[in-house]
This record gives sequence, structure tokens and C-alpha cells, in this order.
Amino acid sequence: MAQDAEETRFQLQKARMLKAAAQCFNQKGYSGTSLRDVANLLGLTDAALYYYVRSKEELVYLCYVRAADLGREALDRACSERENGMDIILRYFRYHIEMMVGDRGPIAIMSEVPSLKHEHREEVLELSRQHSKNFEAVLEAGIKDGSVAPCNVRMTGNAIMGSINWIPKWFHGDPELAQKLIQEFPEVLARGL
Amino acid sequence: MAQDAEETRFQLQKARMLKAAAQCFNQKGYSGTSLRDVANLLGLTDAALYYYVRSKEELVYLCYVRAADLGREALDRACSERENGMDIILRYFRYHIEMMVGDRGPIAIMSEVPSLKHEHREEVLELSRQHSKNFEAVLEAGIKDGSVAPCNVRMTGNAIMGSINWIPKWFHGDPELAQKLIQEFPEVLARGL
DNA sequence: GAATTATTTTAATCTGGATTAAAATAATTG
DNA sequence: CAATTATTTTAATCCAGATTAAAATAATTC
Repeated sequence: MAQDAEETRFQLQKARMLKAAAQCFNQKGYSGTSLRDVANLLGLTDAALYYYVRSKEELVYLCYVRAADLGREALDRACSERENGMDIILRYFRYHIEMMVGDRGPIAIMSEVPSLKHEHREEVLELSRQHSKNFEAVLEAGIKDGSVAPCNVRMTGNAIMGSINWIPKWFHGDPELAQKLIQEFPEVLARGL
Repeated sequence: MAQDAEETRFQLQKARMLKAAAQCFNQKGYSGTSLRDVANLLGLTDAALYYYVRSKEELVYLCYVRAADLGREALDRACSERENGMDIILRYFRYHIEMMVGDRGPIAIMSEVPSLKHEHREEVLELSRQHSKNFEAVLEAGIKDGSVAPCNVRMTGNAIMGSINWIPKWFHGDPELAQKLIQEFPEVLARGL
């Protein structure tokens, strides 16, 4: 039995599903998207989703985890590629923004966190806390190596995360703008540093 | 018949209601708050809300309008009090942030806009477009009078709005932090300008 | 204080959409 | 190919929470 292959197929389908779900949630809001909407986007029937997930709540939860993962990946990648504080930061901005304007996957604005079930909520909150902490650490490092001007890292970090996570609110897929964003937005953000 | 007084009473009750609703939506998310929740917070029964509003949809819609109004007011006030571009901006930051961390009224993160009915959605979007435009105009003015460094006002404006509107995501009522925010956050934002 | 209007409650209804169970189809394996 | 496992569908439920209608209470007016 091709355990691995099966596993992968399942995983792949599930991943497609999360992406579709995220897209719906982004476009129509959480309360505005029914499982039917998500299923239709995949050419499936709503009941089929339950083969992959046990509830709508779990579906958003997984979307949020995925969003958090992608953010973390962007930061990790930047860290592994550069030494200098500011260089890391600029890379991170670029990767994170690319991800944000590229596949419309992640839902940066996790508005439904409050209605997640306890453990899910805690986990998601922990992930984003962790990410903030990591980013602040990078900021600190930049300050230490002199590439970043001293600042209140907590506030500065939150300000920047806000700017990035806010992007979906005003970017709606225009590819021209996407390019501009990737090229210029990192600098806009870096200005204050 | 005390037309005015009655009118005011009704208006006041409605205003209280919007505030309560906003508080619930902020705390529990839209899908997570039932009309009962809102009503309870006011010491009322859910059916009573329908005396003021014709649906839950209209309730969020009104919350959003209110949030937009408060944002606009902050900017208007700043404009009427100062001349210099940067001074206006700093004031605006302060007022907007004060409003944000003060009464927990407005819902800056209008996640349910996509599920508003057409006219409501259009109106809310128009309000926030208008606000962005106004803020960008202030930025331009600042650049013109030399108090603000030249920049891409569209991106810079969006970056800043993101930082401000993101605040509710990490500020949860700690009064110490509220003070710090009001005092320091405007400067953090202004740094990049 | 009787009549009128404003506000709230009680007690149903109504409904969309989530969820489930059982059956059908498709894929895999040996 | 027969048997087993994986995936999807069909066809019901089910249910919280929105909405409504009618009745009750409170406030105002004259």
C-alpha cells in the first residue's frame, strides 16, 4: 500500500482546500462564506470537506495556522540568508509581502480568533506572539549591530506588523500594484528604522 | 410632545447599543457574538434591539460607520488646530490613537464589510476611501511645506493606517500601555516621515 | 387619570447553513 | 478480478440564533 503516496494525496487535497477556504474568507468574510462556497470552489460538495476537517471552526483555525507558518517561514528564510540586521529585515519584508500579494492564501487578519475553541485560540495566539517576539529579536539585533536606529522594539514591531498585515485591506490583486508593493513597500517600512 | 427629548433618548439608547455591539464584536468576533450577547450587555432582551435596528447586519454596518466617523473626526480636529503639515499629522495620530485605546467603541478592523449588503458595503468602503484620501492629502501638504520627507503617499498612508488600525490586535486595555501608546506611538509612526 | 405613544418582553416561528449517516463511486492492493 | 480502502455524494437532520407578532409595561401628553 502506497502509504506515502496516499498520505501525500490527502495532504495535497487538504492544502488545496485550505487555500480555497482562505480565499473565500478573504473575499467574503468568515460569516459570509458557507462551506458550500468553499466546496464549490474546489468542485466538490460541502459534505466532502468533512473528510478532511471536522468543522468549519477547524477550517479557519487551520487557515490561521498556515498564515502564521508562512510568516514565520519568511522570517526564517531572511535570517538564514543574511547577517546584517537591516538586511535581514529588508529581506523579511520582501518575502512576507511577496507571500501576501502572491497566492491569496493566508488570512493575515485573523478576525475570528476570538470565536475559535479554547485550545485552537491559544495555539494561534501563541504562534503570533512567537512571531512578534522573533521579529523583535531581529530588530534588537539590528540595533545592536548599528544598522537600525534605536527604538522601542515592541511598538515599532507592532507598527510594522500592522502595516504588513493590513495590506490585504487595500491590495486586491492588481498585478501592477503587486510589483510596486514588493519593490517599494519594504523601503517605506524601513524608513522609520 | 417633547419631540426633541424623545428623539434624543432614542438616539442615546441607540448610541449605547452601538457601543455595546462594537465591544462585543471586538471581544468575540462577529460570528461569535449573538444579539443576545449585545442585549445582555445593555440589560435588555434580544428582541428589544429590533426597536432600534432592523437586523444584525445593520448593527455592524452602523458600528463601521461610527468607526469611520470617529477616524474622520480625529483628522478634522487635527486639521482645524494646526497649520504645519507634520503638526497636523502628529495631532491626528494622537487623537486617533486616543480614540482607539480609550472607549472600546470603534471596530477598526472591519472584517465583515464583505458580508454587508450592497449599499451598506459601498457606503462604508466609500467612507474609508475618503478617509484615506484625506490623510494622503495631509501628507502631500506636509511634503509641500517641507515638514514631511517626500514619499509615496499612497503606500506610506496605507502603511500608517495599517499600523493604527492594527492596534486593537495587541492592545487589550492595559491602562499603562494605553498611556505609553498615546505618548510614544505617534513618534514611532512619524519616524518614517 | 384617560388616552396616546414609546419601549420592552414573551413566546413563537423560521431559516440558512453546519453537521451526520448511509450509500455510491473511485482508487489500490494482492 | 475480488477485496479492501479512500473519497465523494445524496439525502436527511438539527439547531443556534436571527427575526417577527402580539401582548405587556412604561412614559408622556392633554
